[in-house]
Amino acid sequence: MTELSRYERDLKNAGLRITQPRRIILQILEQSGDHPDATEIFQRAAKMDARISLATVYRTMKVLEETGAVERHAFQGGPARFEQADREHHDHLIDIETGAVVEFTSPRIEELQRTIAEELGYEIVDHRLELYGRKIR
Amino acid sequence: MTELSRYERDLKNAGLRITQPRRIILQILEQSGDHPDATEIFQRAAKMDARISLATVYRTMKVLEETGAVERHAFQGGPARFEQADREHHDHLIDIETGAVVEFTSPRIEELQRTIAEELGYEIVDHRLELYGRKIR
DNA sequence: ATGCAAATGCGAACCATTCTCATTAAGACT
DNA sequence: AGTCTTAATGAGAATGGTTCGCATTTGCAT
Repeated sequence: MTELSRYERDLKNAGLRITQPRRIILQILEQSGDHPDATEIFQRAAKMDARISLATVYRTMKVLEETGAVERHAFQGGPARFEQADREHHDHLIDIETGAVVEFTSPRIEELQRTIAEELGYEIVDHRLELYGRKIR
Repeated sequence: MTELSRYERDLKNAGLRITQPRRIILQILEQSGDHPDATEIFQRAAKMDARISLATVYRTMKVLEETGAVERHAFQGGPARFEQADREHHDHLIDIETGAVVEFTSPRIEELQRTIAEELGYEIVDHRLELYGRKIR
């Protein structure tokens, strides 16, 4: 009777169980417009079900990363931050003063990356492009 | 009588002492063609002077980063890795199978980054471009 | 309804890094 | 060369993020 979200379907297809913690964490990710870290997800989850543990948040993030539902970003210094992965690819500009994350895309840069890797004899499996900047006022 | 290396001069100019541990670590960095992490530097240093501690390696790396002598890279997952900073700017392609680091530069990409940041109202303070790839055989 | 493997919660363990603090040693000034 | 001041060091404890181990719970196929 419950209609499954896209993510729940992915879990099912991967032969994984749709558990209460996963359901809640998934729901949080869907609602989050930001890039929360594990602790933040844990806190938000606790509001919906106090018995979820931080370890489960970490485990779930790993699982969701594997099913392709979320992307993990390890920005300078701090803890890993997560976001849904269903949207199209983009890179990040991190405001070094506020920590705010601005997303952007550049097909030209993507293109150049591929060319460069190829020249070096590599195929790109993943990449990270992060700009750390200060707002010009 | 002892001629100072470029780095030793930088330390002196910053009002810092040229200590035995620093001298040794600096020497190791000069000889290293790779991108060692703190533990690796510590091990190499131990061969020259067994009483150097890991804490000192970390402290020294921080100091050298501040004087601009080294660059710190936090590649996916693992510990921070270091390299001398006197050479011209370059980005990294990390071989996901071996961990090997290939360096490259792309003025076109640098250029595009600046343009993008500007369009978003930011000036770039720092940036990271890392390609993770697999060798094409 | 039942059984079993997968997932969870909890705390312990882990790893990279930083900190504390008593001790050592640069190097400035005799 | 000797002394003094204070930065730097060594050793280990502490910290922060993340993972693990294991007993218990819970999805879900039967």
